[in-house]
Amino acid sequence: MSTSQLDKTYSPHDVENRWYQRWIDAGMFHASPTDPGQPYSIVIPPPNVTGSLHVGHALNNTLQDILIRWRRMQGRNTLWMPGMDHAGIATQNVVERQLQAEGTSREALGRDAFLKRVWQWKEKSGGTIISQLKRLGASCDWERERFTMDEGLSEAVREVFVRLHEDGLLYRGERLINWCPRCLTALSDIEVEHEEITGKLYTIRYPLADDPSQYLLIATTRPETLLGDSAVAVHPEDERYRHLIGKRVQLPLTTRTIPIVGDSILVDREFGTGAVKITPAHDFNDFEAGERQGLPRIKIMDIHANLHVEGALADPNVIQAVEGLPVAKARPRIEQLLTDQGLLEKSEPHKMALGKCYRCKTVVEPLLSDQWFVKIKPLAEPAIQAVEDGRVRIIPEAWKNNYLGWMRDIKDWCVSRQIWWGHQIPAWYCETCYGSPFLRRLSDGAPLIPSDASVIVAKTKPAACAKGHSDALVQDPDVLDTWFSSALWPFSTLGWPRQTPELKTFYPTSTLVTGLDILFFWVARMIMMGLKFMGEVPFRDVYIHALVRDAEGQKMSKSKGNVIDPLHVMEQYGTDALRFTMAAMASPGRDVKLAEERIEGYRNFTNKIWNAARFLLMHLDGERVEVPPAQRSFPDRWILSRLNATIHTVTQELEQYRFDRASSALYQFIWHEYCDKYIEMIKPALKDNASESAKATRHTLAETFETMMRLLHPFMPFITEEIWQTLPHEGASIVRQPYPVMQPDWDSKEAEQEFSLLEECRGLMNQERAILGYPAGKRLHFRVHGKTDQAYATFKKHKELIDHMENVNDLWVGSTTQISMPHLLTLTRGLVELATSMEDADLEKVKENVLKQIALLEKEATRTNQKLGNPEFVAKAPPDVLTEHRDRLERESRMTQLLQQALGQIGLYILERKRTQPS
RNA sequence: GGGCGGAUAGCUCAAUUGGGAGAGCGCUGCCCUUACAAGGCAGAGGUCACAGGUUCGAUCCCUGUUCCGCCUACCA
Repeated sequence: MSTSQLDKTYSPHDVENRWYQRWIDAGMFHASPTDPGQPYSIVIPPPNVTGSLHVGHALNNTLQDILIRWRRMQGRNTLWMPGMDHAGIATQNVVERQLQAEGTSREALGRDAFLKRVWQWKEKSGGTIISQLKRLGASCDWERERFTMDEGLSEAVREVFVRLHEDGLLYRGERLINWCPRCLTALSDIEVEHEEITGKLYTIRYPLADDPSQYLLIATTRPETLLGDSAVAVHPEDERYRHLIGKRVQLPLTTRTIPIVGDSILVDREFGTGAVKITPAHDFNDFEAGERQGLPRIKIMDIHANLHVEGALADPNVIQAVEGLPVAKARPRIEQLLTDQGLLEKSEPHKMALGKCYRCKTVVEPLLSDQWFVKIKPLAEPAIQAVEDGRVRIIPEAWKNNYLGWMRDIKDWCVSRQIWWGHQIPAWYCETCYGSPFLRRLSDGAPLIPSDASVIVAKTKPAACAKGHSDALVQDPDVLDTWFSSALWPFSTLGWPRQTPELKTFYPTSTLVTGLDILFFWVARMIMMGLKFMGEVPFRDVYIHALVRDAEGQKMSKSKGNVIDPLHVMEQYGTDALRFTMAAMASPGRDVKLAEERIEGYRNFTNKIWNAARFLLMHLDGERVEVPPAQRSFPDRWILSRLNATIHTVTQELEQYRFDRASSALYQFIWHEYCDKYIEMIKPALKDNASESAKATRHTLAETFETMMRLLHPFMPFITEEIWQTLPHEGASIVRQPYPVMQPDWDSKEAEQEFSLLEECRGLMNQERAILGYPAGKRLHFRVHGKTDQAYATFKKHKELIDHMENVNDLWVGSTTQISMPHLLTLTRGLVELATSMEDADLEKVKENVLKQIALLEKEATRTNQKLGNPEFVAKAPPDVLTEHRDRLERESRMTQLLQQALGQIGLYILERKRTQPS
């Protein structure tokens, strides 16, 4: 490719599409269990089939891709397994909304037709996120893409269900569960989000049945549930109420009386009045208390969370007032009725946590129903062990305790969902054994399976029940929680329950990259299931990255309008810029606050790289001669040494998942060392195209740039490939080139030391300019002295380089420290003393500046002196600190001395000028 | 209520184990110098949240306070 083909600015769009397609066509990302190399595998956190790429995905997948591309280049047998989950509730919601718009419903369609419809939707509109991940450059093995509802994965689900059941780790029973009255399904505990709100605490009078003039005061935040009360509890040792235990109260708004019971677990004597109502069918604590006390469960709500109170023996006027009403509407009416009857003692504001459905944010209700549960303790135990003993590492480690705490306190997992889209539970019930046909739900015809129907769990529909009845077997209408199948992801995607070569090679996977928000939902459950069914952890490392927030630290949400759309960003700034931003901001344990300006900054970085490549191509024409590293020019030796250090840093930081540090090392090196310094330094050598120095330099230039592209490739796959192809290289694509490793003979301590000396000199030059008020562009004539022979030699050797780099007019190099000539301002730093003429300066201003400097230095010197004068400091501080302080004092004194000298000269000079140039 | 994390330049964040705090972005000044104005050169800007303690020495360790996040919990 010739120079003219590289435009002045980098335009990512074509480059990205072109290369991604070529990588795919060449099968660059495909993994085979028979490939050589130590396996390295990652399973993608399966995005939701309804989802589209948001910044969280961009971060998550960028980090995975960096790891994968890096390991692939290192020669590992690398598999990144992609796919999606079927997102039961979310997907069903999407399709139901469509049906609603068409004036129909899933009930009208029936189950089979509805499922067909969902599959159609999935094929047509589902999984846009997959193409978006490709856009991001994700180097997944797309030939292996999986979906949780695939036949293979569904088989895994059935296998697991059956085996858990066989092992007594699955049971069906009537329990109080979290119910979403909008999605009309049970939710697991962790699918409920808690929100702090200020509600009201009502205090209600419950008159004693045998003496209505006396009453108990009961506090509640949900007065409407009193209709379902089956007792009132007090603490058995509470002096105030002990004598009442065994008596009854008249339940307000009903014709019922309910007992007063003693319950030391439920009742907190300190809270409220010390007496509490028990509503076993509508409150988790009360459910337990009801069990303990043998109380009836009185349901007063239906699946839509509408009140149905006939069964509660409510007063007719109460029934009339609230029957069929949702909670929110019923509550004020109950409040009014209680007030009317003089039973509402008071109501006051009260802070409380309200549970909401994590999918649709509807207030969840505790609902009594038959559900399937995974008995979790026996599964959690080994999963705790695995993290405790380090078979699974959680990174950053801070989250480990979070995980352990949750696992130790884990509750049984409700896995059944009352929806259609998902893995239908492989359980059958015999109506013949039951003695009568099961009732059918009116709305959709789903069988209502009685609690006591005997169950057959099997991978496929059994031919007959245990007693041989074959004609009336009814499958459980419920489906399994989506997370149930996600929990199997690391092995189901590799072919389990079949023992495939993939499973053998790539399980356990190497690393899982995920956000904190699904640590419990997903990570914990994968560990449990992996240990249970594979006998081995599903992954070695869990890297938990931060959540992405906006620049103000707010959670991004469509309603707030602060969403940064990664697709838009990629369009505007290029994918590489987005990826680099993600990597740079991935500091562990911290939320990522993303501002668009940052992305713009890294877009500029891509442009910088692009233009450096243009420079290269402009100067690469001509012979290239390889010289042993030790014999190369100073800039060459220096950049090789710095490149080596950068290779070391980047690799080491990646090993530790410090994407932020790795990217900042790359940024620093490429921009500030390679572009700002190295390229500038070699310009003179390249001037004469045919010179020996040009030939040698061209070799280093090409060699280092090519290496740099490989080093950067995992972070910025597109631009590095595009440029790499234009450089002298071997191989078809950078994707499978070896990742750079340190070259011992590239290290040059000596070149780096010389460079530091030159930097010190440059610093002094700037300081001179500042004190003398000379503009940065003014060409000055400097005199420099090295305080040691070596320093002197360095300056002597690099005189021309300094002239070139610092815009200096013929640097004069001396070997002594005697620069006390008139009209010169001399400064010092380290091994350098530097002087330049004050001739063109405004001397009064210079005097002012020098005085300022002296004041500053004296302040510092005093401090250093005090420290060194402290015998305890001298006695206790380590030797190197002491030396450092002594050096500092010497520097400060010498500089002060020089400035004072200058001050004297300035004084004389001012007088001199006044004499020669009378105003 | 409990647990965890954070508070450092205008903004976003670093600082590997206690020895005068760095970077990016932004800002200011000068420069279209043949790779790059999406750029170059230079520069300003910090009581390291507050109060104590340990130490020769604290941004770093300890205690407390304030503020901000997140997770978790059945106080009706």
